[in-house]
Amino acid sequence: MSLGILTLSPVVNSNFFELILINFGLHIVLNDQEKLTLRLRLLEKKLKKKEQLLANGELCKNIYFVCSGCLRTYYRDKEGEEHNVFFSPENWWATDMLSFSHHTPATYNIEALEDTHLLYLSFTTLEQLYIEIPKLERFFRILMQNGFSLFQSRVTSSISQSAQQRYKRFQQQYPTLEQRISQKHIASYLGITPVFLSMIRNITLQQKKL
Amino acid sequence: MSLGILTLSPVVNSNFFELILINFGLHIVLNDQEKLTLRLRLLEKKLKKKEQLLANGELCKNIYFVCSGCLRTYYRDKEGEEHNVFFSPENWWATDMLSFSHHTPATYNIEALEDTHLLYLSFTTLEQLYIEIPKLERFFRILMQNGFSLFQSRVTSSISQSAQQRYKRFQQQYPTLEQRISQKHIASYLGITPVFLSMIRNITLQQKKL
DNA sequence: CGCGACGTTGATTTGCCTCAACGATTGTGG
DNA sequence: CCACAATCGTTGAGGCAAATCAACGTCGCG
Repeated sequence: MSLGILTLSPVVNSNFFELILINFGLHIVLNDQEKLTLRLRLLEKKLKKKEQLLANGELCKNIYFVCSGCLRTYYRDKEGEEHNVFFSPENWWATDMLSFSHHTPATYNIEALEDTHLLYLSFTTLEQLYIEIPKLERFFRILMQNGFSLFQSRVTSSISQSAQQRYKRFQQQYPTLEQRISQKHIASYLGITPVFLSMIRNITLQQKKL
Repeated sequence: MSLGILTLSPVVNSNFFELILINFGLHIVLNDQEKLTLRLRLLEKKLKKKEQLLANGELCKNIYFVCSGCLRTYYRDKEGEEHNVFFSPENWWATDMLSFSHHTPATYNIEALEDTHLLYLSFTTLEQLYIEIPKLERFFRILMQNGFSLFQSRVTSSISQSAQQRYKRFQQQYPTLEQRISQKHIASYLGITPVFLSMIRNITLQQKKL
């Protein structure tokens, strides 16, 4: 917008930039110079509900930080059925990690469940940033470590627990998400049908009445 | 053992050290000084078949690199059933990531499926090494990224595929592991009973005869 | 208002489990 | 080196968890 060379346009929305700084601040400390560098590299994107961010088969060139709203990352099988792999509400990151890091066609699709504001970095920008701000390696190492632990515990849950136990776990782990996301999508996330989730909910309700 | 300040004992077995250098070399380039630093910090451990490396409830203080042999990481549920979460053959890493990184009691157990040789680093040593050799942040970031992708695809598989499809996938992905590991443990990894795996194998055999 | 997507409920089917019995293999102590 | 026990993989009968199919009421949205 502004053409002055001393202004920092195009530059991301201040509130959203604050949000992502807080997120970085969870694992590393950035000085003002580094913050500025980041601010100049971050890109912004808005999605409306049901709008698609990534389609399988494409290259996933970016890694996205969700400032507001919510994304779902899902897999579409040969029969055309969709399976939600995870949800990314505010302050979470989303990408097709394999496509992003290995430059292979994406296996996943990403779509907005609500109107969503994103900040994002392209692969090449991020590689550049790793050089300019080595601390970012640390940040993403820890981010990946935590994601690793999260998916590992999902696997553990899926090989050792019943659907009812998995649902209970989901409720406890993401109480707010349960309110925002339709049962259909939660069922898909849990690996069961909406019909069966409805049954489970009915049963647990009756158990709590006693 | 040796008391000479110029000798490098205790120091790890050369062949094993070469192996782990190759592994680091997959993602980063180390100079001789850095290699030496690493060599002095790495510790060595041998396990006999069925020997336990980690019990749930303990703190997992180390991250292990498998030079030879094979480990299994498993979860024991309230009923006492064991569920294999993953296998670590040569050139793979193993730890209870959550316990290791957050200093919380381990949820997993780790045990040797074969006589196994390990190299390992403690948490504090690794944190020290991140400072001395910042490239290691990059290495472990990529390692975690790949682990993340691997577990994400396991979750995808478990919510979208039948046991038979998951078994086929396992065979294709780890053809050598299938030979080394008992069906009992593979079944546990797939989240099914040994009885049912046996059935699946029988069916697929008959299908291939046609 | 009227349509389509969603959640619920019931009847039936299917994938996978449990239990039990049996050979085959492994491992261990005499 | 053999004998025995223990573990493993296979097979069959029966049971349970979750899927499928279908019908119906409700809600959000054009």
